[in-house]
Amino acid sequence: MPELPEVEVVRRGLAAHVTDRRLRSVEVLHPRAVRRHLPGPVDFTSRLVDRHVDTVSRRGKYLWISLDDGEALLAHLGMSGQLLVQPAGAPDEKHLRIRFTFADDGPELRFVDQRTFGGFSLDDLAEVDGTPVPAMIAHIARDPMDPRFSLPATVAALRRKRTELKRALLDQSLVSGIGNIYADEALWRAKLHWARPTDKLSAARATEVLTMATEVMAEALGQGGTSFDALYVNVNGQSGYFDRSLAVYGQEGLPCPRCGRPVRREPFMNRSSFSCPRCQPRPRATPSSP
DNA sequence: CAACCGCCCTGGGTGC
DNA sequence: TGCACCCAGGGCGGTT
Repeated sequence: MPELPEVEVVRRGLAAHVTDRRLRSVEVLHPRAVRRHLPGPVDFTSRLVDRHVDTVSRRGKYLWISLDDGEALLAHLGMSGQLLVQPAGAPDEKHLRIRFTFADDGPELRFVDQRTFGGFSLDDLAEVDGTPVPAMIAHIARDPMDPRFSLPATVAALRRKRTELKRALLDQSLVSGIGNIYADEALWRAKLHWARPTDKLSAARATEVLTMATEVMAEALGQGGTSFDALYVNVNGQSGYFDRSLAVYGQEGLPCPRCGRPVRREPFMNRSSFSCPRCQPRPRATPSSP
């Protein structure tokens, strides 16, 4: 599941392979891949012909290609989305959803997505808090790797919320880029249970867990990202190595690397949370009780 | 307005 | 062997 480090790996690959090239044609092979582009697939493809790629940017799990005229090609990889740079004429991937070709006849850009949660849209860039971002994602908060990310402001905003800690970490309008994997790893490093109420968390604890999230994502980025189920790959189709470093995520029953107790798995928001029963004891009080 | 729930979607894996 | 079912899950629309 691509989270911030994996999307950043893809962003870097795109920056290296598509910057300063000119699109020739775009082929949408599955309409769901452009469902967020409300004017529809025909509008999407026609407006991209002959457009020049200026820069490739990212905020949280979103990435976008800035085009001429203040527009951007916005992408979200969802659960299983891949962006691959492939030689023109290479066999189509089974789940190829969009093909981008370039005027220089060089390698194509391909969006491959088995589960079709990801997708593209074309959007105007808008100035948000001094930074140009696609208007559709104006509500997405800065991520911890953004030079203008404010840790104290995020700590304060987190403590103003009345919810469970992990829900807050996954709230992309509070801090972006953190998904289920890195939330669980950050909580384990900070020795906090996912159900801890945010409004009762000390500023020091909140700072700690956000710092751990930043740290674990930086480490994952240094190893090329995490490949949990081989669906995530960089633009050359290669997997990262960080999955070998996961302490708790997907490690149910295996010993906690810190204390040796078996990692537990608990239902959380129709999915799973992994944690250490000794290092991360469940909070005694419910989140909203006085 | 903040918080939260359910849904979208596919196919690999599993159990009968 | 085949089939039914489960599971992964980020984001968003709708509801409380």
